[in-house]
Amino acid sequence: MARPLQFDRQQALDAAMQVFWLHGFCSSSLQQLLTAMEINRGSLYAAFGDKVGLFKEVIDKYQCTMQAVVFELLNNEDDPAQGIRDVFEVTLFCLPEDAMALGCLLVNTVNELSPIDIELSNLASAKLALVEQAFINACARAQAQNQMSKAVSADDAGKMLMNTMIGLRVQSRGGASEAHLRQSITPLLTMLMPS
Amino acid sequence: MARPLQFDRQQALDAAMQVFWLHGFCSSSLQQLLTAMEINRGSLYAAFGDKVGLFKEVIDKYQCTMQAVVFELLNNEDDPAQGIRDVFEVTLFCLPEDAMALGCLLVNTVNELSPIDIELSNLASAKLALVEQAFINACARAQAQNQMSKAVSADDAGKMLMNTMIGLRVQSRGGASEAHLRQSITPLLTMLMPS
DNA sequence: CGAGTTATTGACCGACCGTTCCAAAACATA
DNA sequence: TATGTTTTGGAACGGTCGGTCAATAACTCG
Repeated sequence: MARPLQFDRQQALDAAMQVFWLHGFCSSSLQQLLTAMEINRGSLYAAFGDKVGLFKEVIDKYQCTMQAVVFELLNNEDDPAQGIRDVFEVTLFCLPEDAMALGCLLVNTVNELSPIDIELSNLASAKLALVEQAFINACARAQAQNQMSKAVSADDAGKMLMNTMIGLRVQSRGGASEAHLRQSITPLLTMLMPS
Repeated sequence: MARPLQFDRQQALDAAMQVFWLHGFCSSSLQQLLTAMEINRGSLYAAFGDKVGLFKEVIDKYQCTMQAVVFELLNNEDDPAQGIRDVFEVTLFCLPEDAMALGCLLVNTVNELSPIDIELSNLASAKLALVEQAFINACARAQAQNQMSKAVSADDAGKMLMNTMIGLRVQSRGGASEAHLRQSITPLLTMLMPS
């Protein structure tokens, strides 16, 4: 009944994600976003409301694509310990890819916006909390299967792994090499889950 | 021989540090900086060159004040293991203070500028590398005194602690509670250095 | 084909960005 | 007190920011 959208919404969101991922929210200008998305101002405001609206949708999309992989690995029922190792291994393995060297969009967002925009920051924090819970659940299963030392509670172990993962992503954004990052995490994994 | 400076340089740098710490480099506007420093544009450009020059001096000042505490604790010769524990303990203890809830200025800087300003990012990275080395040295001493398991090399242990500390600071900026953070790190410390 | 609806386009808005510049002010020295 | 030097204060610069708006284009349906 009217003129149809002339661009692919998901494709545009992907392009916007790259810009936000690289520069952060504040430092991503409308002009950069429009160029990357290959649309123009009016279309963006008609489709996403404003810059914040676009960002929120990007965050959601990030969860559905990037985070989904993590959840799948951490939900490994047969070998939960291996699931945990895999999450770190995949992160290291994918480092040479451009996207991975940009760190985690959610971590970056929390770090950038926590003191200035509570709403956006909380949006990202909430999604990160889900990952932490997935770590904790995986630890509980690993302990139940005697794959993980019970000297530490599953709750503590999961939080520790989450903290380690955050450090890993921040350091990777900072340009750390794969070898360097591997040193930062393997000892912890072997201590916790002697293979 | 001429008109003397009408403001205290160190005091002005402290004020600028608070602004950069809170908002990051890009999102700190000249106006915010000038207001906080209680000087005006001309004075800032005469004294510091430009925004980047001011930031560099702030980073140096940060190292001389904030990081100095960390180095001192990590250089504990008599009880290196306690020195390591103290660094984490102090970080947690100081969390209620406003400044500590802003994370680490160097970590924030690397995370913000790594993909867009190599020079400033490297400036911060270099200073963080010194902390990592201090961790490694402390681990070597702790192992020599049989305070730390030798199952992991001092190099690996130090890098792991550094990674954990980075995660800790990022999560603290994100608003995590002291209790939450404590859970994220104590198991690692006790596994590494059974007290 | 004509009417109705929505998307696209690009000019335009006021506000703010970092930076420059210069006259006025405040000091040390003669 | 007069001179030289440096800081201070604030107006002004071009550029970019996020956001708005009205005219035009492209489609569906009657």
